[in-house]
Amino acid sequence: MGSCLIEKMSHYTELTQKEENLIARLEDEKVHYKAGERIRAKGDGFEDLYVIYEGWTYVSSTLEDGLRSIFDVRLEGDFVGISELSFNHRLYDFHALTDVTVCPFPKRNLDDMFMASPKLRDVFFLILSREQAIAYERIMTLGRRTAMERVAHFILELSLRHEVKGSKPKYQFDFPLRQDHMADILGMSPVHVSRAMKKLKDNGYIDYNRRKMVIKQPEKLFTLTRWNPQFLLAPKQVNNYEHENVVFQVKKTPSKTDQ
Amino acid sequence: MGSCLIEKMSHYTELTQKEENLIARLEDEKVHYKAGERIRAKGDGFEDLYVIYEGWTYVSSTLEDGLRSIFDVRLEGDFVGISELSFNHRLYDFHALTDVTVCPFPKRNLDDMFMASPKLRDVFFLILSREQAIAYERIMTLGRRTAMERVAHFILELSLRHEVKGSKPKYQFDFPLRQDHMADILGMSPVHVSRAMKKLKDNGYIDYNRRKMVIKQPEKLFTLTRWNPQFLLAPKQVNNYEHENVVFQVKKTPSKTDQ
DNA sequence: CGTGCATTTGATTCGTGTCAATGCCCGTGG
DNA sequence: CCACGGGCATTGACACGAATCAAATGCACG
Repeated sequence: MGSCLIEKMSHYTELTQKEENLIARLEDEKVHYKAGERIRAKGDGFEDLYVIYEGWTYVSSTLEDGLRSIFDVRLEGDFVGISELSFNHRLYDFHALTDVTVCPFPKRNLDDMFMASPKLRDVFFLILSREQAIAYERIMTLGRRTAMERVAHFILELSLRHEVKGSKPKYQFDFPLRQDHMADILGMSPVHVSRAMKKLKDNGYIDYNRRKMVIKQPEKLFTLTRWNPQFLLAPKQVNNYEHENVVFQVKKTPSKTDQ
Repeated sequence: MGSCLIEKMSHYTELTQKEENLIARLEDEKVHYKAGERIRAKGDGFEDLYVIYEGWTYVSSTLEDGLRSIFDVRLEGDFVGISELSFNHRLYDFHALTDVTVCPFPKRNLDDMFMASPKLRDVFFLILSREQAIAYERIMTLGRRTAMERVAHFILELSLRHEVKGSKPKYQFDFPLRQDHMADILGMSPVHVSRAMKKLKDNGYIDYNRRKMVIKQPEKLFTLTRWNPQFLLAPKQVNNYEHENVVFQVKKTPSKTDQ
């Protein structure tokens, strides 16, 4: 009844009644946090996983002298904590970027679910793999792209990730990130983020105002980033299960016709 | 009988006879590659996973204009391809850095193994989680550390990862990486790698010669990188299974006494 | 209509990249 | 056994991108 988890899991694969029952046993619940709140801290005991129901969150860590790195933003339908499952303590900080609704669920029942449904187990595996693909893309960005390219690439990544349930990338979306967040994501200073964004605006690639992002020339942005996502956009499978997936995008309820 | 996989899996957890039988059914075999050879390419069909039996390898990708990023080195006992399991095609290039012996095994029998042994399933999950932890550390490095800190941090990471079966980090080890590899790992130019290494040598932190690395002052290196790995060194568990683990280090056959 | 936070802009500094020359190690063949 | 050649590594001179600092502007919100 209004299970957040069932709703969000169904973005990754079509669920049978039996699978819905299994997920229901995970016992998730909706919880709200205000923008800026820390939801969990590095070092905390690890009991709960999270799905994002609504809003923006991010996973980060800081060096001893306070320098922060944001490893990933997590949007509606994304999970937090899967990669920490094997450890007793949290490895990263977890923050609310906007006002959010998240759904914690205890890890203790996961094993039963995995045993009962290899398909759901594979979905968790897929989600983790996708997180890693995103991390490796970021490593490429940080290691080998210039400031403008970084910003451009990141905006494109978001546009692809943003529309969880839809079919096409969304070239127009809310963009609540402040420039100091962008800086910590892209490994640059806030003022340089400002300059890079200005350049993208001046060139007519994007439009950004009052937390609304519009990508006016996606193709040009792609060229700029020297990024060829073609193979990421091809339909994939979760092992042997019919499943529409891409790394940055997750399609809802794939139909048999679009393979 | 000489199964590479059983040997390497036993670095992650103690194996029962039953588990060894399950792993044996994966049907791995040893294959050799020469230094510099490409073992698999991005875009290839995905059939086989790999364990490294001996030697150094790396996982990488290149931008369209040829700029390369090395996402991770994979050493003896490390796996390659787990994070690509859910996809039909390989996401990254996979190269031999030195002469290597690797053990490919087909993915097709994995599902049976996971069903028969949740523990082995969890081990695969753990390995993937560990890969991600390493990736996130790299993001921190690339985003927020200076050149010297990057090099220092990477050398320390290797010293921790290197001794798979042993107990203590190894402050003296083979270091077959050329400086252009280091550059592509750490997001800098080869000549700047040279400068940074020289500084570390001049300061007496390390000794590096003829592909041998000696860390003379580990504590000072740690301070330099502003990196506090304390919690990484604490014993962990794979879910409910007794298991000695750390992110960068994997202990062989943990005894009941050292918890 | 002010107050405070975020963004923008400009001036300057600093770290790292680039290019080119030199040096070193090591394998090869005379 | 030594001379040659080819990779790498090192070094220096210089250029350039991005960080920093500080000031000014813009914007949201009470």
